[in-house]
Amino acid sequence: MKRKITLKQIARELDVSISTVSKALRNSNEISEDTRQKVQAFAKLYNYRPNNIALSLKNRKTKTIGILIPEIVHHFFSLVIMGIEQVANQRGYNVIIGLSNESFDKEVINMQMLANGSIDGFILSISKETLQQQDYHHFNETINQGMPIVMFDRVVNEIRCDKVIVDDLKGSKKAVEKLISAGCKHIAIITTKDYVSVGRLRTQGYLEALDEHKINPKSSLILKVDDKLLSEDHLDALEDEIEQLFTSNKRIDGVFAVNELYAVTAMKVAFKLGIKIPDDLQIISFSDGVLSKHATPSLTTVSQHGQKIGEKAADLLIDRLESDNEDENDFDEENYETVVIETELIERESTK
Amino acid sequence: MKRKITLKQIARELDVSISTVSKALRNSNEISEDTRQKVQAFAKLYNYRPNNIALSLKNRKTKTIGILIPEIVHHFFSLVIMGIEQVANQRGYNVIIGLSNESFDKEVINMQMLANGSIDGFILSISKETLQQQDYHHFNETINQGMPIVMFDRVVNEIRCDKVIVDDLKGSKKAVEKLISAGCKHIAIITTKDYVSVGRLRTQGYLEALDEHKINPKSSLILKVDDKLLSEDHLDALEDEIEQLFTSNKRIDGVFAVNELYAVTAMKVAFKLGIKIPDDLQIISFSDGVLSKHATPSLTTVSQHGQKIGEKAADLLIDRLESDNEDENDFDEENYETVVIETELIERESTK
DNA sequence: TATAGCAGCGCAAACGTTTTCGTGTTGAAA
DNA sequence: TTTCAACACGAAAACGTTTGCGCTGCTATA
Repeated sequence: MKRKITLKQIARELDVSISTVSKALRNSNEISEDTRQKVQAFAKLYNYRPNNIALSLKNRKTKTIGILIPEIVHHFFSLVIMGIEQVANQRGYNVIIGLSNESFDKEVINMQMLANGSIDGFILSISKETLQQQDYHHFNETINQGMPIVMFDRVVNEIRCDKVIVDDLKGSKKAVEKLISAGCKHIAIITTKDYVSVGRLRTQGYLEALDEHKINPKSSLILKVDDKLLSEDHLDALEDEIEQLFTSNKRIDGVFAVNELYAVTAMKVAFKLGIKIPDDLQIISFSDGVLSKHATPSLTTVSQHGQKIGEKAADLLIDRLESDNEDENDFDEENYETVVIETELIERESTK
Repeated sequence: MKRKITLKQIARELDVSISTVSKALRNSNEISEDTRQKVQAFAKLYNYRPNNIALSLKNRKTKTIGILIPEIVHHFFSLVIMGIEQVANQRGYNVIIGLSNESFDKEVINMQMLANGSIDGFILSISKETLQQQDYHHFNETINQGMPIVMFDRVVNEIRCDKVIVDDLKGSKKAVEKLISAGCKHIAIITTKDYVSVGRLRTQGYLEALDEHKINPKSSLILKVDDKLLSEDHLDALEDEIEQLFTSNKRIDGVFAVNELYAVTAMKVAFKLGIKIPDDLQIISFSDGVLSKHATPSLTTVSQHGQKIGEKAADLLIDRLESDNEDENDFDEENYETVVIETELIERESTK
């Protein structure tokens, strides 16, 4: 139960000053070869490691990145974390995680907890509640205190920070175009209500793709599911809505779902109704996750490259952190970047 | 771009000493009502918050928990994190995350990085490589430095720390018994090679269940898949092995898979072979994840209650952290706990 | 021999807190 | 008028580092 050893203790044991020990360990040439070796040997013996907290206090930087996301039990977000962690670790940073659970209050509390010295900067994705309330004061306050933020996926333009996003519109377009080129004539979309920004953008991509191929959108083919049905407890209601969509539009031969859950549920309903995939009906989903890959038949999806998003976000943040150090003078430029990570269509068995 | 305000700045502005400001903010009655209000008003105006790092240094505790897990893109582990985070937050702690990627070296490095003052204690699950090498010195060193550890799921008994585990054996038994009572006579198991401890335990549960029902285990019904096939890239090989199992043992009417991936792959193969689930073949999987719930048909599973595991682990760790403070004298007792979280059989469509 | 130069080391400040222990002022009691 | 407590506040140490600068001896040069 011996505490970690400190410079002070080494100094006392070796009967030198604290500064001598510190310099000896850092190989300063102010210190004689003799003392240096003695100190280093002793330090190694007792497995000395500098205390991170003390270093953080002295350097006014923690070498720690705060991640703030709506939920963690989610394939996409965990991929992003993995990407962040990888880059961060490699560049000498740790990551500390806060979950908002899609709640505005928890998001604010979490930011305040972390912004008081615990971290050097944030990487975050905005909670749904915050998006609905459109109250972004906590982001602005944090930025005004000199703490950089990088937002990903769910972003708002008015915040002055770097952003990493997915081209929802283009990705959706790609998906729908794939359905069209695979011969689908009556393509339905299963999407969310419009206040969810990614849902809106993906719907827009669907519409644009149809438009560019001179296909008239039919409102009966657009199913806007209430967001609440995403919570796993309302699967039955979701199934019912989709079943109704299918039975009242018998000619549907293609479905674009804005997320995996909608897609596999649609497959389930199709299976129940005896609709063959991909022969009678082709399906593409946004978000490439574990469900798509292992569904039967496996799902063609639009991959968002979550890990790449995380890596890019971490690089952006750390770049800014480390450049801020060198010269504080580029703050008038305020050249914030918005990086778009290209989506990729991954073709599997649910399309022809 | 104004820095965060400090006690010193408030003191200077208000022309009082730093200690006065500190006391005023903490409502010390050493300070006159007058000054107190003045200071508090000023602090509120400038949105003063004490610097966490300085507090950590002073108090020699960070109010931060380190989580060290093999991977994060994994339903079970993210559930555990969620549980930890919830309890931690509620009890005033933050969580910092390290990923070992199943690598011994990364595990060691990560521990060293975090153990140097950044955190008060660890919650971890051991990487596969570490389990294979059976080299646990880094855990022991950390514990010897006075930093408590709580292990979950993948644990080793010889380490002196609290543990939270799942009763793999009993859970597996429950699953196989369910198959037996549902009328299965020829039950196969798809499991891992024995060096993976949970695989071994689950296999053992399978054997015990058979034994207790006077069923002779047949080695041809025990498929021990090489662990490498779990990586998503070797799905084909996995499918082949399972297909061979099915075709060379036509009488199989029940399958117990030790993880979701094996289970859904088995379902996929069954579907291909025209085997009806659950009529011709019933399947139960260990680990209740997102795949099981949304597969068609949905899978009956043994749930490990990952979130509960996380919650319990966090409570154990924080309890120890906060009791260590009060009296340092219970270290001779060394009463480490091993909590078993009961599994639960979740019945869905893959069984009768 | 006097002095400059240099090697080798220690002092002290700083990062931002909290807290113990003074210290000076006031008012009232003796 | 003296004494003493209560009150209000400040000084300083401590947590563990790093680092600029000053100080001490010694050696080498003039």
